[in-house]
Amino acid sequence: MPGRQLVAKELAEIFKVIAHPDRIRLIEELRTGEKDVNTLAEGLAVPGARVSQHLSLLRAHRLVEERRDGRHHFYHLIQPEIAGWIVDGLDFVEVRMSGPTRSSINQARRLWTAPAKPATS
Amino acid sequence: MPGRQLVAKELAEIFKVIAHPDRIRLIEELRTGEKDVNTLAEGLAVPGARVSQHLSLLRAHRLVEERRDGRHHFYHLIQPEIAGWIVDGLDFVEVRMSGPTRSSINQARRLWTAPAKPATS
DNA sequence: TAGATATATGCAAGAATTTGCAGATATACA
DNA sequence: TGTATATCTGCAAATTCTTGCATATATCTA
Repeated sequence: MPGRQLVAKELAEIFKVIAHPDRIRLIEELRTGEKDVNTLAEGLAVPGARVSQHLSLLRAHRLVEERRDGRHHFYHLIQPEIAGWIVDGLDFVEVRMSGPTRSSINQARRLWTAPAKPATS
Repeated sequence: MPGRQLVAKELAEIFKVIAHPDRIRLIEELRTGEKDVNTLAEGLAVPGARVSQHLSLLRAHRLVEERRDGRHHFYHLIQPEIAGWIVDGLDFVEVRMSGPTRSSINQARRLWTAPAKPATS
């Protein structure tokens, strides 16, 4: 297979792994550091089993890594910069959205870009 | 639906649209300017009908726009910066690849990043 | 050891994608 | 008008994803 086709395939793979609302929110949750499965599940209001499955997919593709401490499994981004890169994709979402949604987008952009952990809006 | 969830959903949507090897190559082909369907199909060695379908998806999501001239349909990126953003994603592919593939990646990165149209490798 | 807590995994049903192929359109040209 | 070219659309089969639910595993605590 020609090189470019191969590379396009790998890239598509990564895009597919990220292309799920839960997984995107997971990655953004992990933006500022490690969290355990339960905390993530509560934060996203998604059943723990599902979070676990998403994490295992992300792990299989080496986007996150696990650290176990007792019965808690803490996950963290291997390359934290990925969170910012994903948020950058909003530039290509915004153009086709209505006003109200747009403001949500900018809010999310700020939240997912802030350095630490300001007010939760 | 809470704002962040909505935004994550929109982002996931865009990722899904991009997450296909053919579509990624199409976008990179259009990086330097408009091309017609037939040219694209030849360049990618993919049946024209399929290219047409991919383009119609990209069009539906407002990533490309069409210009007709006689029986030719020329497509171009609405936001050409998207091509570079996609290539940036290679940073998160590279880490998990073997040496040989890695060199293909860097080759593709250079090709898909070059300003004009140098030697085709 | 028994019971509770935290995660992971397997499976089946349903939904969405991908792909090839067969038409349908529209334009150009003889 | 008839034919070739360029592109699009519709359909069905194969494949892949998503999701809920049940169950397995590991750890902690009484």
